[in-house]
Amino acid sequence: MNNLLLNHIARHVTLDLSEQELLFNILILKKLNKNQYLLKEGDICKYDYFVIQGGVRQYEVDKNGKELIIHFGFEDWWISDKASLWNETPSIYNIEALEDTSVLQVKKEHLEKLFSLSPKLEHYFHLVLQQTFAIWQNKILFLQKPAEERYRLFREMYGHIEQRISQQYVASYLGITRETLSRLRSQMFKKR
Amino acid sequence: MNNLLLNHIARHVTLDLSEQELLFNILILKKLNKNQYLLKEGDICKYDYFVIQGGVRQYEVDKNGKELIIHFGFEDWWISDKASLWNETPSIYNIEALEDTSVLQVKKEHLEKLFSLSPKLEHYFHLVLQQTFAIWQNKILFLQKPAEERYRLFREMYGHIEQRISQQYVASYLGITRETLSRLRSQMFKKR
DNA sequence: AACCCTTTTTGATAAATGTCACAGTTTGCA
DNA sequence: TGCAAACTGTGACATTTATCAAAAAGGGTT
Repeated sequence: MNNLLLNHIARHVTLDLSEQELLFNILILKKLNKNQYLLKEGDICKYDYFVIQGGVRQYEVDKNGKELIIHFGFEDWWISDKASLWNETPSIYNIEALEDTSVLQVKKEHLEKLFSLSPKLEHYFHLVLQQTFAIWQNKILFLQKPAEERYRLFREMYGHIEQRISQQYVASYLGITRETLSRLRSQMFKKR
Repeated sequence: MNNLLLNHIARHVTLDLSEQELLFNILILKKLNKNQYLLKEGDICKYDYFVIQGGVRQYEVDKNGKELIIHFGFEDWWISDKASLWNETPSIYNIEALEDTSVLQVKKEHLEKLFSLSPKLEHYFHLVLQQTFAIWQNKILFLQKPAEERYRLFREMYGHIEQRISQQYVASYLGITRETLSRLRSQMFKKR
């Protein structure tokens, strides 16, 4: 069950047994039902989460009450509100399970202690953040492109999980309305 | 001249003298004239840069030849294409000086060696990346808002340097045309 | 001051996307 | 199996923003 995380780590650094132990001592398995929350707007994010099964969406509710999804987290992803986690400020995000989901959770303070005990593990988290950063950087470019291209790019990146996400959530992630996505799709699939 | 960097570091970690020396041995001061490039599209980004004077813009050229600015870097900022730097892939970005600019440059390999020698310095870079990440995360939300609100938010964040950036670049950063920004401004300043 | 070059503003029009209302479709569950 | 609730599709229309063209305003240099 934790093999997913061990493999993920092994792709970046080689831990010795004592380090593995250090890490696994602070991990807690958490199970969520569909529509349960990992984080609610206004709370301070206290944990980093690694998704081992299922999926979540991370979204903001804007002042008109509209939900803007900024990120999905599926198997093999670390997810949290980094800004809230590291600065201990109230989060503007909600993180909600899209399906029944299992995550490994690790508390911020434990993570900090971990980093001071094992530079290699800090290195791992640093590498993961670099990767995550690159993905988010892409999303910025992506949002400046026309709707159809965004949807194409989305399918390139997330095609393998598209059917696990309802269309309205895909639309929200793309930054368009569900109507626009619906029209886009019927056009695209008519063409060929 | 390097005090800016020392202060920046001191806000995050406390280095001992040997670590300071390690770091300063691998820093190179680089001066750029206005319109010179730190990075060109297609090249692999080999350095991380810390701006000590002046400012740069980081932009993509899309397939229609339009420039999309995704980030500015002014004094006290680390800038580079992280994706290209860490994955050694060709960059899609250009980084160009907006004015005469001085940066401290550090080579990727030196940085990696540095991290293995000094966990504290890796910790510093990790913290900086966390901060940078939070800012970019904000930009994603920001791009989903209407043009006027984007401009307001921009002024909140970058008000102190707005007059150092030409309006067309501000518009490009906001993801709108210069005409739209111009109209936006005349409206906003008429109102009050 | 006169010139050139770049940037900004303005107007007319077009294109993309949003909004609202409602119909059709799917899904889960009693 | 059938019903209610949630999701998706479609049409008419509104709004936002882009595009193109040209005029006005700035800035730097001689």
